[in-house]
Order: sequence, then C-alpha cells, then structure tokens
Amino acid sequence: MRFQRPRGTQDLLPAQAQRWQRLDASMRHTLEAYGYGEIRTPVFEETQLFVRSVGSETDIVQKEMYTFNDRRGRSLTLRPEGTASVVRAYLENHLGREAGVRRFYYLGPMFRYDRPQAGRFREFFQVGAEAIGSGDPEQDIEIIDLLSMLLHDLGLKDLEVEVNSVGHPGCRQAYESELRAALERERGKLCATCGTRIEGNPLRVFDCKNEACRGVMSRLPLLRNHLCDACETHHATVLAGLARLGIPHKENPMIVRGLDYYTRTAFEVHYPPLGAQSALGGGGRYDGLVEACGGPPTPAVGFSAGIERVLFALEQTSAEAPVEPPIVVLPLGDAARVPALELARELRAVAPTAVDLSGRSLKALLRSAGRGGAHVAVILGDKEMTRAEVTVRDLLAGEQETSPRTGVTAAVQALLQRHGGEA
RNA sequence: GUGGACGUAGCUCAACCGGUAGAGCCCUUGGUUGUGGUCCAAGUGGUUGCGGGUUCAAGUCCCGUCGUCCACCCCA
Repeated sequence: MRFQRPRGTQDLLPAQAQRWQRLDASMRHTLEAYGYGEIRTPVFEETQLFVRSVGSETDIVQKEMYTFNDRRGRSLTLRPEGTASVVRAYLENHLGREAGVRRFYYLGPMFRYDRPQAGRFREFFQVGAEAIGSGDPEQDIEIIDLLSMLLHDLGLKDLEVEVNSVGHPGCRQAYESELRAALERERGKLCATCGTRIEGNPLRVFDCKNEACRGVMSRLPLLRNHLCDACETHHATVLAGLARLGIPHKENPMIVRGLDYYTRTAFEVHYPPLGAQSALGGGGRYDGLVEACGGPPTPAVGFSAGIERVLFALEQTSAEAPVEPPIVVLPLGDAARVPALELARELRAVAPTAVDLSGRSLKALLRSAGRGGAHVAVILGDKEMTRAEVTVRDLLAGEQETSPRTGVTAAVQALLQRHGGEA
C-alpha cells in the first residue's frame, strides 16, 4: 500500500456515506424548522480569530491547532470549531444591522491535532447552531431544545442533558479568587497538574479524575453557589423552561467547557454507551464574544455536536440499507456494451441502474448482480440484439421474460411494482 | 503530550518453546457453448505495516518508525 490517509482522518465509503446523507438531511430539516438558516464559512481563517475567541489559555489553542503560513507568510489555521467563524462572518457582513435575533446553522469539517482514539479524530464533522442577538434565558432554552430535538428526530434515545451556569465575568472573577484561596489551602493534597491549574484556570480542577483531587473537590466552593442575582435568575429560568418543555436534564455544577468564551449557561449532551468520548454535543451562552471580535456588545448562544459520534450512537440501532441500484444491465459481448449504456439511460427513469461492464461470463455477471442486491437484471446479448429484444430477469423470483426493446421500461417498472417496488 | 495493547491474503482470524505461513468468507474457472443466490471440484491471491538488529534460522525475540485501538488528557 503506497499511500495512506493522514492520521486521524477517515474515508467514508458509499454504505456509510449514505447513512451520513440521511442524517444530514434530517438535521437540516429540523434546523430549518426552527428558523435557522445555513451559513457557510471558510474552512480556514486567520489564526488570531481563534486565538482571541477560543482563548489563548485553552488546550485547543495551545496544542491542537493546524496552523500554517501561506506563501505570503500569513498565519492561517484550519478551523478547530465553528462559532468563531460565524461571529466573524456576522460582523464582516454587517448582519447585526437588522434588529432582532439572527439564527444560523453550519455543518462541516473541523480540525484538531489531538491524539486519535475511538470517537475522536483529527478531521471531524460538526453541526452547530448560533442565535446571535438575544440575551434572554428563553433563547438558551430554545438552543437546548433544538439540540435535543435534532437528536430525537434521528431516533436517538437515552440521552443525558447536563446543564450548568458559569456566571458572567463579574461573578466568575469574584468566585475564582475565592476558589484559588481554597485551593491554596489544600495545595499539598492536589496532583501536579492541578497544582499548576491554581494560577491559570482553577476551574479546571473540577475536571480532574485523580482520587486525592476528587476528595478535595467536595470541600471546594461551587461557582453554582456564587452566582450574582442576575445570573442566578437567568439560570433558574433556563431550568424551569427545560422542565416545562419536558426536556429531561440534570444540573451538573462540574461542567467547565473547553472554550473560554462561555458565560452563564453551559451544557452538554451525553450518550453514555459511547465510553470515554460520550459527549455528542454541547454549547452555551457567549455574551462577550461578539464584542471581543470587534463588534458591538451582543449576546449570543449556540451549540455544536459531533456528527461521527451521533452516527456511532445511531449504529447501535439502525439497520443497513442496500446501496447497489435495483436494476443492473448485463451486456454480453463487445457489440452490446455501448447499447447497454444507452439502455441504462432509459431505465434510470424507472429506478437507479448500473451497467456491469466487466465482460465476464453470464454466470459471473448474474452472481454479482444477485450478491449486490439488485432486483432486476436486464440482459442484452447477440440474441436479443438481432431480435430487438431484451431479457428481463426477476432476480428475486428467479423468473424471466423477453420484452421488446421498445417496451423495456414498462416491463421493468411493472416488475418492480409487483415487488412493492420503491422505484 | 503520557501510559498500555495490537498490526499475518480483499475481509475475519490461526500458526506451540524461534524451524521457513494456514483456514473460513470473498474472487476466478469448470460441472451448465448465455442464466445468480444451493451443491461439487479445481484455482488465483502474502516482501507477515515499514526499516534495522540478534540468530544457523524471525510472523514469533530486541530497537526504531508508521498506523489502529484502549486509558489518561481533552472534548465533538
């Protein structure tokens, strides 16, 4: 094998690509039903866009970006997530001039230089939605509702929605200094990584799986209990709204998302059978991001979900559908090859049709047609050619008939319909 | 980035303590001059991921490298 795909990337073969298409269609349908319109932005952006929006202290920026210089020495980066680009496009195209909330969705590849493992890739696909221009808690509810409906419409069950509030910069700052103080007191009991987290991002300590750190955790103050009145009210409204809409969820005060821009609401959706990479999606409110990107102060909320993981979760239950076309044309002999192509053109008006040009024996041709799941074989050989006929073989019933060349589409159509044809 | 497991035919996998690579499926052909999905028979297919080392001898042991998987980390 001479070449192989880059580490952490995948080839999508037809059977899987077809499932992908269905999922894609279902998600677009739901997204558009909620009033979100697709936005397509470049796959790469100026590096600084991600550094500023995602946050220079995050893992994404510090070690996971595909950054390169183009021929003029500009630093560009393959997008590691979608929100930054949407915000950039929102500002660049002056979409905020129109009053009210703008709703966008996107679907496409993202890139992170992570170490691959099950459910984690270097090129992966995300679907995401952003509602820009509303700071109301009801908008948070809509976004969470949208994500859970998106997954629900695909047939996914047993999802766990977890919600938290990380406060606004004001109450978070006050809380963080309190947290630092508490951590300093327990410093000796913490693991090495958590020791360094105290200065940089003390909230991350809550992510630690270390036994000792977990013990300390129970004695730490929770951000959840240090929200200012406004954030507290906002959070309570979100929770009440989810309950009212019948969206099962639980509060998880430990949720600390990997991007710095989140304010107030943060949430994740998990599918536990996935194992270590069980997060299907997540998101939250980012009231400061538009301003940080050079725009006017503009509140916003959004989510993103990983398509591979959704697909994987779906695989547990869904059955494989045949990919091969229901009609196959089998030319016998060189003289029949081009006429077979012509014949196939007509048959495509009835159902997807393939031509087997491998030139093997009829026995072999029929065998592969049957294996491939075709319903009808249309045989075109010397005998048929001279009589201006074709042989139409029903591969499911094992019967065949000859039909005038001119009546072939009608004959095939009748046959497919007899089988409860899908045409 | 850290730790561990693994990599043998197109696919799924075997091969003892190091002794010169095998099965099932698939594919091809024949049984049937142009009739499949069953059956019978025969056949094609391998630089054992790649590179080096130890050894009379390496799929097997050692080192490196690439890749996959698992866990950490992080998230989607």
